[in-house]
Order: sequence, then structure tokens, then C-alpha cells
Amino acid sequence: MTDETSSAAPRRRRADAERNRQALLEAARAALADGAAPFSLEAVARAAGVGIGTLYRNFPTKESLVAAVYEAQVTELIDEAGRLLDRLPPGEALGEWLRRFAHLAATKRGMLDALRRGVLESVQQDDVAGRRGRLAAAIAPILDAGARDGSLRGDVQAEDVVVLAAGALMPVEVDAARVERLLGLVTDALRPA
Amino acid sequence: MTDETSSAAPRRRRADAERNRQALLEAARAALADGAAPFSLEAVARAAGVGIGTLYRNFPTKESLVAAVYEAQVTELIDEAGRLLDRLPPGEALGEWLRRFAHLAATKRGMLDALRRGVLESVQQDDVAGRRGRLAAAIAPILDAGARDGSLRGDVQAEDVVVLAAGALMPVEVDAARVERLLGLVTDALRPA
DNA sequence: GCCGGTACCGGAGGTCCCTCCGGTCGAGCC
DNA sequence: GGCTCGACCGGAGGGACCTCCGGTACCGGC
Repeated sequence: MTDETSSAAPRRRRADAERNRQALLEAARAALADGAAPFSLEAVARAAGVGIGTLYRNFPTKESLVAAVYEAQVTELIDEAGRLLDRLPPGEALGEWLRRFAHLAATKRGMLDALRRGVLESVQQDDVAGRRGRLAAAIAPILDAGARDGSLRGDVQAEDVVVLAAGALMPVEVDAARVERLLGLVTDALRPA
Repeated sequence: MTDETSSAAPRRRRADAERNRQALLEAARAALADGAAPFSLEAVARAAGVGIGTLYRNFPTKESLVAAVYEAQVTELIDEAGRLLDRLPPGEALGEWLRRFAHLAATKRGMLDALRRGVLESVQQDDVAGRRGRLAAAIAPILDAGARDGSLRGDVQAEDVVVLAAGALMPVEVDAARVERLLGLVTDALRPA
């Protein structure tokens, strides 16, 4: 759809459009951080001094807006996977990564719903193959390493692990003990027979 | 809240109230079965010839309405657990029960969302200790039997199994192969070390 | 058969989501 | 600097969710 790749003229965005986009992101960030007050798109648009139509043009769904706000954190989580694998054996690296995944989901308001639609439902967007794909790609090296050294079974798709973990974490609100138990079950499922 | 148990006067419901309740259930059943057309509460109330307020008095949340419509199926699923245990070894009984659970969630429109809020989020209602509790109670005997004969580990709470299974199934739309793989992972997690 | 109290009814109204389209203004070209 | 045109703006509007409360009519007692 967009044209980053076509070599010709990238066709610069209009300055006001970019300004509005930033204002929306900032307003959304503030609204999500607020805590009280439900996260309302109309409120975000108002706070950004922009019409509701402009918001929807930039972020077609509520989830895409939330995802954009947390983009940096998600990227960080993805990069973390490689670093964990550098300094921990695969089995532990996976457990630790899942724990950070859980922490992110639990900490960031709205993240949970964004994940629900971005990771769990089928992904039809092609931005870097969707969030589910990005996360799966992040842990695939860990799974591979574990399969090689025998600490993890080798017959599991990375995508299934992401779906299972995300599904398991999804619902549990703030019950840290249960989160820990569920993650334990997930990693147990990945041990060789 | 209700009073079936208190021995005194059960205070009969008014006839029109009961009539309205049944009409709402019937309309909701039809709307859910329809398939096309989104499941709208206002449409249900209209179809039942009743004000929207009456709907909300009988079913405070959308999920409680859906749950009431599917009550029979859920009860059936719960009873099934005992029967499965009678004729299968615990490990297989659990796998089979999870499969039926998945089938119910996948088949019945709206069930999925009802489960999301009824099973996965914290349950504060006390009707039979909530849906999560009812389902956990259903599989607890299977887990116990498995722990006794060594085919399942004994250190897992029934509630956690329900949450994990429900979470894992929750999102996946109609990808039967993935559902099968995920259920396999769940049962793998329950095998003794 | 009638009457009073109250359990129950119904829909107006506030808020939100999301779409659609007439109007506007920024960017590049002369 | 001025002009053109299309990318971009903004908000009206329709549908849904849910609450709240003035009014209704059912039930039990007489």
C-alpha cells in the first residue's frame, strides 16, 4: 500500500499531517498513563485538538493507536530475546523472556487489549508480518538453541508458543502468583518428553 | 441474592416478569443462532417486545445473557467430565474433555466472549461460585485420578488448568489444526516430570 | 370485586465507536 | 508571489451500550 520500497519519489507527508499524528500520539500516551478515566478515542482527539476523523485516518483501530504508543516497548522486548540468549541457557532464557512479556502486558494499560487483537486474532496487516509474527520471530532463536542442546523440544512452532503464552496471560488481572504458575506450565509444556 | 435455599417464603416472582425473562431468552437464542447480523442487545429487547431496561434488569451484562442461553450446554459439558472418567484413563479423559470444551467454545457464537469475561476475568458473582469454579470442579476429579495412578502430575490446581486452556483457546478463530496443537501443549504440561 | 403497595416496566438520554463526505489549505510549479 | 489540485481536515450522524427514574399494573388482603 505505502511506497517506502518503490525507488522513485517517496512523496513527503504534509507537515500538518505529521504534526497531527504526533499530537495524537502524545495525547494517547497521556490518556493511557492517566489510569483513571476510561481510554476514549474521542477524548484523545479532543485533547490533541484534532477532529475524530483525523484520528481514525492515522489509526484505523483503537488497537493500532495503542500499539503505536507502545511501539518502543515492544521493540525493546523483541531485542531483549537475543540478549537473554547470549547470557542464559535456552530454557532459562525462554522463561525469563516470558516473564518480561507478562510484565509488559500487566503493566501497560491497554496493552492487553491491543495484544488480544494484534497477537491472538488472525493478523491480516502486513506491517512486518503483524505483531504475532514479530514476537514469534523474536523467540524462534531461543527455541532453536534449546532444540540443539536438548533442553527444549524441537517440534513446537514459535507462533504457537506466543499464542499459548499470550492466551494464558491475557485474562489474569493482577494475580502475580497465578501468572507465575501459568508461565511455569507453559515452559513445562516445552520440555522434551 | 436469590432465595431457593431459605426455607421461609420464596416470594414468588411476578408472572409478567417471568414471561419477559423467557421471551428475552428466546429472542437471544434466535439472535445468536442467526449468524448474520451482529448480536445487539437492543435488537434482542425489540424482538422480545420488551424495553431495554427490562433486558438489563434480567441480565446485567451481555455475557450473563449469553451464559444463560448456553446454560444447558455448559451443564452438559460439566456432567460429561464424570462420564469420560468412567470409561477412559485420566490422561485421555482430560484430553477428550478439553477437546469438547474447545468444540463448545468454537461452535457457539458469543460463547467465546462470555467465557472471556466469565471464566477468565476474576469472578465476583456467587452463582455456584462462578463459571470458572464450576468448570474447575468438573475436571478436578480427573486430575485427582491422574495424580493417583501417576499419569498426571498432582501439583496443579484445576483452576489453573481451566484458565490456561480457556486462554489458549480463546483467541484462535477457526484454525482447527492450531487448536489441536495448543491442546496438546496443555496436556503435555500436565504430564509428570 | 376492589384497593394499596411495590415489584417491575420502558424508553429517554449520555457516551462511545466508527464512517463518510463537503470543504480547506499546504506543497510544488510557474 | 500566485495558482492549482489533491491530500488532508473536521464533525455530523447512525448505531450500540448502559443508567436512571417516573409511571404502571400485578399480587395479596379485605
